[in-house]
Formats: sequence, C-alpha cells, structure tokens
Amino acid sequence: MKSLTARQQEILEFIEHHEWRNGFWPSIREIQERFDFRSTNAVMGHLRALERKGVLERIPGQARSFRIIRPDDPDVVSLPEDATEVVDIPVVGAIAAGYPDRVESAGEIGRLQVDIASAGFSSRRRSFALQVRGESMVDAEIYDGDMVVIEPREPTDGDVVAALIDQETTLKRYIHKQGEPPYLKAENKFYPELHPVNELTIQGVAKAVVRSL
Amino acid sequence: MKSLTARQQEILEFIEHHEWRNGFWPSIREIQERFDFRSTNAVMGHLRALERKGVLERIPGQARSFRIIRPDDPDVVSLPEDATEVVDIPVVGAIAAGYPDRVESAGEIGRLQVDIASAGFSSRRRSFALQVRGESMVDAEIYDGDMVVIEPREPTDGDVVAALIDQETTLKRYIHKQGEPPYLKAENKFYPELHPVNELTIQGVAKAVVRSL
DNA sequence: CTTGACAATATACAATTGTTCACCTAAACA
DNA sequence: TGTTTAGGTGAACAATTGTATATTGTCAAG
Repeated sequence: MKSLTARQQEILEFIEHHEWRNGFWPSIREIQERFDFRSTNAVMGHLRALERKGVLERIPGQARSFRIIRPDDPDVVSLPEDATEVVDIPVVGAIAAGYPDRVESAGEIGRLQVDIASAGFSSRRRSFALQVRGESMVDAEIYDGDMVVIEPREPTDGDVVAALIDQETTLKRYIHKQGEPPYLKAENKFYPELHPVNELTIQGVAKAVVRSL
Repeated sequence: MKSLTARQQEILEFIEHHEWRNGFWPSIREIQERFDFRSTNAVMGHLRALERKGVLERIPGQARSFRIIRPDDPDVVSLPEDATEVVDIPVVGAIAAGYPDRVESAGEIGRLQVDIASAGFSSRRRSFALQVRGESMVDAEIYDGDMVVIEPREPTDGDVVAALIDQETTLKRYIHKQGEPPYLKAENKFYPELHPVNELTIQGVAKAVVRSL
C-alpha cells in the first residue's frame, strides 16, 4: 500500500480526532476551515487520495459519513469459548497539562489491546489512557509503566483518579469522607503523601489498568 | 429522570445501533424510513422528547451529529445479539518528567482502533481476552480476575502464554532454553508446576493485562 | 522538456438534511 | 369537559453539505 503524504496524514488525523472529540465526523467545510483552505475542493482532493490509498471510505452523497480502514492481519485461529473481544489501542504521545485536547498527533509509541467487557466504558469516546510513572500506586497493584484508562468524570470516595499536580498528571486515591474535605492519597505505605484537593484539577477516574507484557 | 416511552426507546436504540454498525449517525430521514413514518416531523418530535429527557444531545443545524448521554451505569448498554461491541479509547503516553524543553509533543490523544467485526467484514478477530483464574501468575503481577489479552502466535522463551491443559485454558510462563525441550512454568513460588510442552496446545501469547478498577 | 503526482483557488450547482408551520388523533387526567 | 402529552401527517423552506469543472502552481522523474 502506498504511504500517505504529510498533508494527507494531517487530514486523516484531524478527521479521526474530530470523531473522537465530538462523536461524529467532520463535514468537508469543517475540514476546510481547520486547514484554512479557501476552497472545499482542496479537501476533496485529499479525501479522494485517502480513499484511493485505501485508508478511508465514504458513502457518496451522505454527510459526515466516513469509515477509517485500519489494516488488520487476518490470522484465523480457533478461539477459546470464554474469549472476549478486544480493541486495539495505539499509544501515542504524551499529555502535558489539562486534558488531552486540541493536539492532533505526536506520533505513535506503540499499541495496546484492551478487552472491552473488562472495563465498562460508559462514555466510549473521550476516555483516554495514561502511562503510570513511579511507585506511588503499588499497593493498588498498579506498577510503573502500566497504562491506566481514564474516564473524565467526577470522582467519588475510593476512586483512583488522575490529577494534575504541578503540571503533571499523577495517579492518586481519592478520599472523601462525610463532612471532611476531600484529599488525595498515594497507594504506597512508603509514600504517605496526602494532597488536599483545592486547586488541583482532577482529570478523571481510572477505570482500568492495562499492562503490556 | 423521566423514563422513556417504548417508542422513544426504540428510536434511541436505532440511533445507537446505526452508529455502532456504520460508524456514523443516521439522518432524520433515515430514522423516518426505518420506522415507516410518512413525515420527518414524527422523528423530530421524538428527538425533541429525547433531548428534553436528557438522554440525547444534538448540534442544531448540523447533519448527523448526535451525542448519547449515558448515566453512569456501565452495563445498561442494550445491544443487539449479533453485536460486536465497539470501543473508542484514545491513549496518551506519559511525558518524561525533567525534560522541560524537550519537544513539547505536548500530548496527543490517540485514537484507538475500533470494531472487531463490524458490519459485513467477517472474522477479522485476531486477538482475544481471557479472564485469569487462580493465583498461578501472581509473581508476574497477574491476579485472579484480571483480563489477559492473547495474541495467537508462536511463543518465544519468556513469554506468558495461554495453554490448553486438560480442556482448560491456563496461563503459564513459556521457557525454552537452547538445546532443551520447552516447558511451562507457573509464576508462583508456591505452585512450582512444570509442564513439558508436548501435545498441549499453546493458544497464544499474552500481550497485556487488563484489570477493571 | 514534458509528464504526472500533489496541492490549492474560485465558483457554481445539486443533493442531503434539519427545521418549521399548520393540523390531526387518541389516550390520560383532573 | 377542557387540557395536556404522546404520536403522527403533509408540505414547504432554508441551511448544510457533497460534488463538479475549470485553472494555477510546484516539484520530481523520465
């Protein structure tokens, strides 16, 4: 298969990113605006190229209807009875501050696969994963290098949360007892760090841990 | 929250199902056709009701742009039987702390790969997930109840593999030293089980562990 | 030097699609 | 009995959106 040009890659990433952020595909004019094209036809050209190269499919005449084609090695093996389906997760750049927004790409680091049933992701999009650094959560059996799937929402007592502390995202246990102010606690008896929750941003609640082997 | 009427539930399910099968939302006229309405306004009424009850959001004027609001229950996703779930999980890596002016690469979300067997395309499935039973892998930090993602392929020395022993799939470490016959080993010092690899089937190599929180 | 890809501008057109107004029926309700 | 709510018909309108044609320029390969 022919590889994409830089521009085509950008377009494709914008489309995918838009879908992820908003839950639906962009219109041609939205793509046009994003890239400051003065003609919708600039977009059309790229879309045709992407279709020709087989990475994209569209339903002619229908609005906002894309389909991203991802290559998939077809290994047909007999599956065990209790097998669950699995999704493929590319691991990409890094999250610096705030939510993983805006940015479109920083290159792929690797790929993960996550089983669906294991973590009932309610908001299917909008969840994201973070790589764990340090040993602050070892008592919760979360180790350095693990990936944690984060769902943005308000935490309740006992949740493992991703919090923005000093421009960095860290994992902590969220404790909020009746009548007391909430605080964050590291899950490591050697790191008895306690963070009062005032001005720090809770980015979301950890729903699953994923560790590559 | 007010509950939905039967009809409203049907509409909502059709919308969700359409999104799931096709990757994009239906248009109002597509909903109309599906239910044999003779007026698009019948659909409009239901959409307005669904919005009023807070289970749906839309971007006025924009085509095929829905947003399903799910309360927080992870499991109430009523899907058809022939359905293969589809999940969208973007991933972000961690930023290396201490390298401030390294390429910002400030974070990207990844998109993730979606559907395993979406409409039309038959068995594209390749990896699967298994639930771990027992404590035989605790020394590899794999615990009872964890999900393990298995990729069917030939193992190499040191891989964690899923093997079929006595009609049951179990996880073991695959050891294969030069000049020696391969064998399987449990990762628990209290379970020093050793299985020679002769006629047992290796179903695949574990690639990741997933644990719900 | 020409050919072909890639990229983009400019304008126009037609189909898709969301939206609204007016009006209807049946059941629930109070 | 009047009123509200759910569900629906029909036709028309306007915005959104996909698509086509003609034209310009760059750059690398043959």
